[in-house]
Amino acid sequence: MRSDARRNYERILAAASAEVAVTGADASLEKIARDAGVGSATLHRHFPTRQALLEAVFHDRVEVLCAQAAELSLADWLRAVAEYGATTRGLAASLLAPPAPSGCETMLSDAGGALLRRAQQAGEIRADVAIIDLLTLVNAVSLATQDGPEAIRLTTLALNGIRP
Amino acid sequence: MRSDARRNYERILAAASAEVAVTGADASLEKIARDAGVGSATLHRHFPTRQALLEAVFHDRVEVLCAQAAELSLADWLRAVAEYGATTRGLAASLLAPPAPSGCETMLSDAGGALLRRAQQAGEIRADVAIIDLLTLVNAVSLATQDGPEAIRLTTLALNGIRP
DNA sequence: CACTAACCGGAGTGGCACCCCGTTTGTCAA
DNA sequence: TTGACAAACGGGGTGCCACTCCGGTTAGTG
Repeated sequence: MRSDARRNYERILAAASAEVAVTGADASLEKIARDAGVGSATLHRHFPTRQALLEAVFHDRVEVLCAQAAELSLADWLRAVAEYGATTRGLAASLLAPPAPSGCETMLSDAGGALLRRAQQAGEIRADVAIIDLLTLVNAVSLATQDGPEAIRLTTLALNGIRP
Repeated sequence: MRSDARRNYERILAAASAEVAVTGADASLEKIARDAGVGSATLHRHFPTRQALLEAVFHDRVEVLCAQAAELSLADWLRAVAEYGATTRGLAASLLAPPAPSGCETMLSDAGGALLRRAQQAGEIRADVAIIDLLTLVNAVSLATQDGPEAIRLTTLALNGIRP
């Protein structure tokens, strides 16, 4: 990778982070390119799809989230995912959109999968749920409660059920 | 309302129903107008916002759903809502987007609210949930599982909780 | 039948995603 | 240091979109 290419890549990523934080997952790619000081063609060359750009934007933070799986209970970790998803514009939407074969979704599945397996072996969690079910549920809640303080409450509700 | 205005209104609604069923909540309004044989200005005059058009498209079906609240248990009714939301392109997205003051959301709240109150008085449901929580949850699941067969399973999971 | 308010729709504006291709630039070997 | 070439760039083009303006048309009324 040539030095100017790497420089532009970083600039685009920085501009995208800022813009996505304000506008969400459907931010204008043109504006991101403009803010980054590159032509729109350059943006499209580095990130062939909008999804690819979003994955890059969220990658680091998702990694942190995955690392926390080692220190939290399953329920607490899911709540952490919900909170981050709800407060980070565009993340939930980008996670739900496509089953990207090797992206943030996979990282979360791996981290949460281990956590879930342990909890199931300890008999704390029913055996008929998969990690993908829980992540889908949590992301759905994050998406629905975007910017609201309800994400954690609703996640907890979904994990506990509606019976007394 | 003049007769030609009413006629165009109906045509637009029909075209919109067809298009939204295929494309989803972000269908092209231009194409809808074209299919309906009217100018785009006419569409915008009758439906000032995209949301207004979607509300009109889904209104009848949501009414049916509300009527079913009289014959079903709360859980079954929520599953019906989930199923309809997941199989009807664009509905879940349009219900979650804005807290429209007097639209489909309100109809569902009213119908479900009565159902919930009864269930809570019977002690079947915890007292600290509101109907809006449950609808948000169900719509979130519908949105996340768009076109998938998982909507009902995940809804049931969320209602029952994750413990054995 | 004439008149007017309601209604219509084509054309215009500004924005967007995405791509083509002539031009520039980094790199490396001579 | 210099030359050559692949790699990367970006302006400009295309086609689509939402939304609005305004001159022309039509339905209904007396």
